[in-house]
Amino acid sequence: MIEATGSAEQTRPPTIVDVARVAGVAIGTVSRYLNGQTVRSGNRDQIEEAIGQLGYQRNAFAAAMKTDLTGIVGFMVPSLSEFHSGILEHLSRKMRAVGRAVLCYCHDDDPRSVQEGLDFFATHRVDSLVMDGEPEAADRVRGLVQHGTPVVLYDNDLPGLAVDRVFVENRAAANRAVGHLLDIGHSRVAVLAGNQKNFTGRERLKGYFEALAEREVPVNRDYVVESNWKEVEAHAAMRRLLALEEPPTALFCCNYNMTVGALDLIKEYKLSVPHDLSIVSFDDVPLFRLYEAGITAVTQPVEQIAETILGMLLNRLNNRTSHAPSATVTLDCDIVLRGSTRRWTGSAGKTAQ
Amino acid sequence: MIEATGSAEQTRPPTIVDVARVAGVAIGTVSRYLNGQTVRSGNRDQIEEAIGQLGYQRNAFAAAMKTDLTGIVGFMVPSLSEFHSGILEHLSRKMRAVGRAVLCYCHDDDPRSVQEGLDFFATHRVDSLVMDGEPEAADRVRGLVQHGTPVVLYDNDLPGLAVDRVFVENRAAANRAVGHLLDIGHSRVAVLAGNQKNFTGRERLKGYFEALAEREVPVNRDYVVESNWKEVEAHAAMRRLLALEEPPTALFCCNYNMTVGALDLIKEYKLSVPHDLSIVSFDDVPLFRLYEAGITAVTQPVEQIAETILGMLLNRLNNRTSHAPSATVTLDCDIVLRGSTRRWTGSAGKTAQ
DNA sequence: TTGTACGCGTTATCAT
DNA sequence: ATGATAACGCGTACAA
Repeated sequence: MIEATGSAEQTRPPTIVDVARVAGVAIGTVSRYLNGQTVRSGNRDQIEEAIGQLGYQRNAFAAAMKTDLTGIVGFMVPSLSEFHSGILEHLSRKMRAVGRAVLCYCHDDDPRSVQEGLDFFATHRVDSLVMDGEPEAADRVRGLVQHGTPVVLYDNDLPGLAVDRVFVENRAAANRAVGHLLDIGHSRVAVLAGNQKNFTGRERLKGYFEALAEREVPVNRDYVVESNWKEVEAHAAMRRLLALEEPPTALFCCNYNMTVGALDLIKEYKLSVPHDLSIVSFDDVPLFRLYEAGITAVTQPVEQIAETILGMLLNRLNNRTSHAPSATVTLDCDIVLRGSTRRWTGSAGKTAQ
Repeated sequence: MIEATGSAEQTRPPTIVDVARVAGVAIGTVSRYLNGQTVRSGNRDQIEEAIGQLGYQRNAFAAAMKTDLTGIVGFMVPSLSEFHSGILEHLSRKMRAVGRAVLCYCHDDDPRSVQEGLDFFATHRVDSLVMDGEPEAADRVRGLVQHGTPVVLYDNDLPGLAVDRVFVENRAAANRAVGHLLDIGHSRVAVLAGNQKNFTGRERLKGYFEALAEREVPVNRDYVVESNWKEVEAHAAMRRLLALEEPPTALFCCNYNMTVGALDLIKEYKLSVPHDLSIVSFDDVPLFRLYEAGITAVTQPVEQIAETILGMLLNRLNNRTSHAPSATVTLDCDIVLRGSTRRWTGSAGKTAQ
């Protein structure tokens, strides 16, 4: 597996000084040319000739030392889940169009990694930051904000910071999802809730309680289980739910992973959706359309979230002086009705063994 | 939605000079302290005190100007598909552990974006590059290599470059997948092939032909359709396949998206998997385990790919002088047998209407 | 071990 | 519009 490299000795990249020398003009003139200012046409040609000949590429760091503008957007999330990777893809795409790129950091819910990530962003002078709100991040984010770095929080909140925010109507969407189950006759509706330390985890669960309260359906605490967003924990939780004396007839899963965990156990128990159990998922994926009769799901407006984030960032970046108050945008979610929910008539099918 | 900012005027971050002044020592001493060299213990305390008091954070760019080491890894892929986002997540995680971060660029198969992305990497002096091989990238990547930037290609090849590579045994895995279908009695096996401009697209299709040839099954050109990796094109292609006079009894889909497209039409036509059609997917996702009787799938060793990439990069980064010849690692894929494939006995069920 | 001074590649500020 | 030159923040010789 050997290849002849044949390459010339690796050479230090040419600098603006080299360009100026070859073009026979002053450094400042080259700099002005590079930054799109007017240059005498004769000089322009000389400079372009020199750049092409040398293969010159500007050193963005050296420029950043003066301008404090790196064109790099920090992006920090716990993991690249379906949802976050969708956001990242859209964000990356849109940033590309405005000459920026996204520096991606996954902290895996490890507090030390959160700190290290933000330190990395700070030392590398990202000129803006997009992140999923994380309590441990508060201090360091505050530091960035004070140095004038625009920050946008999305998905989870991180209260007490003067930054922009983009959320979805978690509570309203959850309310509608659970409300749908109640409205088609279910009274025994369980919820696989996300981690309650998270804003979204709490909001979605609030939506569940709201829907019950609005219809005066009593809360059964056995039906409320926190599964920490994870597939395996949801799987275990489902087993406990189905072992109840009165197992639920409907289920609301607060994210994609937990839906998968639930479906896994449902398959293991050979239960039928929606005959034995109706199910609604928060978060949608293409395969939910195809899974048996389809999984009813709440869809988050991923692209719109990314677009909103971009708008907020560019707004701050282009008006660095205007200390406009921070804004919060909250977007609606759709709920797509598919075959995983059916009217409950009381004529139960089989339940857990 | 107004918040009192109450923050002090945004201030330029403190520099090493400030630290030196407050600590009452020379700049050089602070620099040496920062880089872990020995400093008189008294001075060390003063410096640490000053750093804490000022909230000093090193400017990595200024340092990079001297060292040419930014700690940023360029990462370029066409899109953040299931596969690529998995790679990115693992890579990001592993890079975190060695104090680096990943700058993510999606080019959307747009040649100009490929160029711009590589230019961005070059101007920002990423000190290594990981990318899905892309023909349009050849020249610019060559430029990076000549300046001594370690590059690792994965997924698709980009021939003629002296760089490291990590691939999977696309051909062998496809061969086994199709071979399995043939071995359980199918002779009418169709393939939804990826774009043939791509290395993986060609290799996986070669595996298909190989499996046929090894068993002396004649090729039916009608059964070979290129669907450009996309769900919608796969959906349309499936419609044509099922309209054939002799529709296939088994199907090999060369990636996840095309499998979804195929399943979509299968659902639309109310066909049964595997009764009417056996199906194997290249690429696996959790829901494939749960879809009806399960989808038989080829799984790529995502974490192992990321680990190999990391190893290659660190190896180059830590031995910048040793001009070791470039290496290619090719990893095996597993094939997970699930319920979407069944022995073909000739007793056909219904086919397309 | 410490302090000084220079250089890294670029932008910005002057005169011109 | 251009050219010369002073920063920018840090690393690193070199002299002390």
